[in-house]
Amino acid sequence: MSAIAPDKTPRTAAPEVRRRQLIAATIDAIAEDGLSGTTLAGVARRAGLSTGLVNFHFRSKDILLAETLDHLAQELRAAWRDAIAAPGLAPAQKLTVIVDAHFDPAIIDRRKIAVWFAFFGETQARAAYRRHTTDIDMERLDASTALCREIALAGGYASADPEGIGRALEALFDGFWLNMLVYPHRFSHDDAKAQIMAYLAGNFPRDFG
Amino acid sequence: MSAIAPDKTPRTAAPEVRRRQLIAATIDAIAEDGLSGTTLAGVARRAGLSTGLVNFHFRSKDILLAETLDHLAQELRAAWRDAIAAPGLAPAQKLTVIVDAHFDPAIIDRRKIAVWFAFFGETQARAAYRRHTTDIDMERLDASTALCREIALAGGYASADPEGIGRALEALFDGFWLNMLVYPHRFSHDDAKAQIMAYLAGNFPRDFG
Amino acid sequence: MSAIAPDKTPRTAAPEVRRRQLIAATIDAIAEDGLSGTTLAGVARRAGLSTGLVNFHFRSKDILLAETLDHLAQELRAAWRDAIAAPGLAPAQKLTVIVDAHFDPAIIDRRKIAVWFAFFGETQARAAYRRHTTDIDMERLDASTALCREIALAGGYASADPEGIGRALEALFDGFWLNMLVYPHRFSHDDAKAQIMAYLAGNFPRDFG
Amino acid sequence: MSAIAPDKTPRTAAPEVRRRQLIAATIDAIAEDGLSGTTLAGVARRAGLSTGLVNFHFRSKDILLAETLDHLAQELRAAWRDAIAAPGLAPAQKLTVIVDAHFDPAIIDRRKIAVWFAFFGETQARAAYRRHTTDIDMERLDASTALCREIALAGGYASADPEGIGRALEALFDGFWLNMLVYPHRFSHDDAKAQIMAYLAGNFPRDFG
DNA sequence: CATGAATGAGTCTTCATTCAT
DNA sequence: AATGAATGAAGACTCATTCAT
Repeated sequence: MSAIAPDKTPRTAAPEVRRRQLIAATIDAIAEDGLSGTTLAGVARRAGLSTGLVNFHFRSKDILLAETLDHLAQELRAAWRDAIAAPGLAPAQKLTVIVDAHFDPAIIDRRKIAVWFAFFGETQARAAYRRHTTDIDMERLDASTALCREIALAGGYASADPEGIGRALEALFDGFWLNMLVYPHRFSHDDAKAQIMAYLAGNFPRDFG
Repeated sequence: MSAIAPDKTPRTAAPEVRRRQLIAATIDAIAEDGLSGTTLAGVARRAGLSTGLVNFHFRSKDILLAETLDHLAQELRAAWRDAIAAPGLAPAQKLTVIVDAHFDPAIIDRRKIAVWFAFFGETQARAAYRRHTTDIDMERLDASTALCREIALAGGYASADPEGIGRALEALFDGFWLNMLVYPHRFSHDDAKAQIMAYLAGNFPRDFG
Repeated sequence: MSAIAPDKTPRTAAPEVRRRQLIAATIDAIAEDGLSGTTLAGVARRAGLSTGLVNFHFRSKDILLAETLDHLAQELRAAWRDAIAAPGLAPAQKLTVIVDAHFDPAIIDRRKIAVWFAFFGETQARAAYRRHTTDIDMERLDASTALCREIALAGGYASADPEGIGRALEALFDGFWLNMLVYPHRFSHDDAKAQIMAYLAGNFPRDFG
Repeated sequence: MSAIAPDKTPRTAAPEVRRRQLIAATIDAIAEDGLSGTTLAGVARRAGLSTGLVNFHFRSKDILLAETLDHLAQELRAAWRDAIAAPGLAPAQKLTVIVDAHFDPAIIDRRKIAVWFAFFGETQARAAYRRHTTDIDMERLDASTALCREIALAGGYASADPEGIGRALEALFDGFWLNMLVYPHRFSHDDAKAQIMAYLAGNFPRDFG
């Protein structure tokens, strides 16, 4: 549990501060107790606040959860989009920084992966959760696929299948995340990155040494 | 001897029949309502039985859920183990039938994938769930890795990394499952299989034509 | 408070029995605590049952309240309709038994009047309550008016205003109820009846001696 | 909803101004949301003020409600007492202006009637509410009765029952109010007045032409 | 074996009231 | 005087579990 220091904070704070604090506490709660084990009381306790305050800042538990998911989605999206926006990157380098972003311990740790899969697990039942991730997932799939297409064209990989490679990358991202979550002793950030880069090297040997 | 005419569905049934019936209903319930939305009343309704009966055949909800997960795990395990047990299969062929088993619509459909991920989502919080999958996952990881090692040795792929390939296969299995679940229009059983086979062909070109 | 004996009742009872029991307890609760002071816990306590059972037999508090109001409305409606259905009654006699029914202590006591006015007080805010009374009130208004018209015609009261008299009767019913509720020492069942009969005698002297 | 303009009012105001403003907002709130649906937040919103301010000017919600009821009671009392205080009125004329006051749209509208009945509905449960109305109701009942007595004596109506007529008048006031509230399309201010005057004419034909 | 009414603990939510600013 | 964030108690509702029939 990563504590959210309630110490020096004044009794009352700006709503935006409280909202961030409560979302952070929600991530902790889901990671530790699971989605079905997460209660507003647990969130409030972790944030060092009263239960009533959660409903004051988020109108309902559902909204709190949706905004928590949204927060994670936006954070991840910003990470890889910022990375590929750096000037002077070749397509293969852009693909590389996308991979890096998804396995950078500073951006994504087991706690957050746990939250992602908590939501994935309920995704079918609660359409509301899908809204927050579909666009972002599709954006990344399309971006990866486009980069593969560029690389294939520029590098003369006549038989390459950029669409298939794009989909396989998505699967590798999610699949390594899951295995890092469930079997952390066998699956590490670095190994995941290495295997994905090896996969890309297999497809585009002249671009991924 | 009682001469009471039996309905076609007898009011009482063998315990084992009821257990299977209730596990099937539980899978439906989880797939439709999510794990947190699954209630014993919902399971009973889907099974066409009374609520009290669930607790009669399974001592608690937790036990019902654990046995449901166990059922899925055993079913999947049996599928690929039976497949590779066929006589006269070369290592590459064994790896191929493992892949086939994981993307055979008769064995694994979206409903079951939904259940798998429902449990994955709670995996951190409920150690009980892990017990039922860890052994089975590790068994498959070890089997795949061993097969890769065999292929690498026999085929003279000096630079191959069987352990890494084994882990990547796990990730591809889980990752394609998740994407087939969430984005069924973009990810299909057949494409998943094709991409994984392409990945293997990239690593072992002389064994996976 | 009229106790609902929980004594000899078996642990489990037919739903219809429990529903009646809970509606009776609800009437007591509203009469004693007011509508806003009525809680499911209070109803359950008065019925000698657990709180969960209320939601088991009535899906929500709103439904319980609506069915309670409906019960009172149907009871009152049945009382006066049964009374005027007796064979061989002249119109003036029918009007008389309608008045009697509304001030018969066996049918309407202060406890029930309290419940009526509890609902009237919320009538504007909760349209749901109106549905349960409008038809019944209008039916009575129309019946009274029709009887006045008959009497006026048959008795040759040329200047009588049956519609106005009908509305005044409605007002007298409700107004005496309210005053019997709030000022029981000044307003009694019998006096209310007497004043209403005097009002009718003033309008139709030859029919109401 | 009758808006309480928060526009040009300065940020701070005399306590008495705020109190009147909050009572007006309370009347709106009760009329629209019912007594149980009335919250301090709703009152504050309607007054265009902050929630904390309500508790600042009225020490508790109960006090606010009691003072709101008191305000209505005093207003109505003042209306009819001022009316009969006009010089040179005969008893029958005084009774007439009392009736007029109770059905003058400028004094009593559906919004206020809704509030009256909201309180009546809770009257049994909350003795506090009774205090504010009992004296006023009894004062009016006694005044009406005394006037009837005067008329009966002066007019030689030997068989008249002033006490009964007084009680019937109370019932007609309250009963017509209720029906005007619930069935505004069938019951109007003017008709109510007309029927009550007809009732008085029936009892005192020589005084109420 | 089977039923379904009954229980009661747990949770979300609302809201009067407080209080630092 | 005024604000609005914060608190915490209270209540509706859900649901796993029990149990008499």
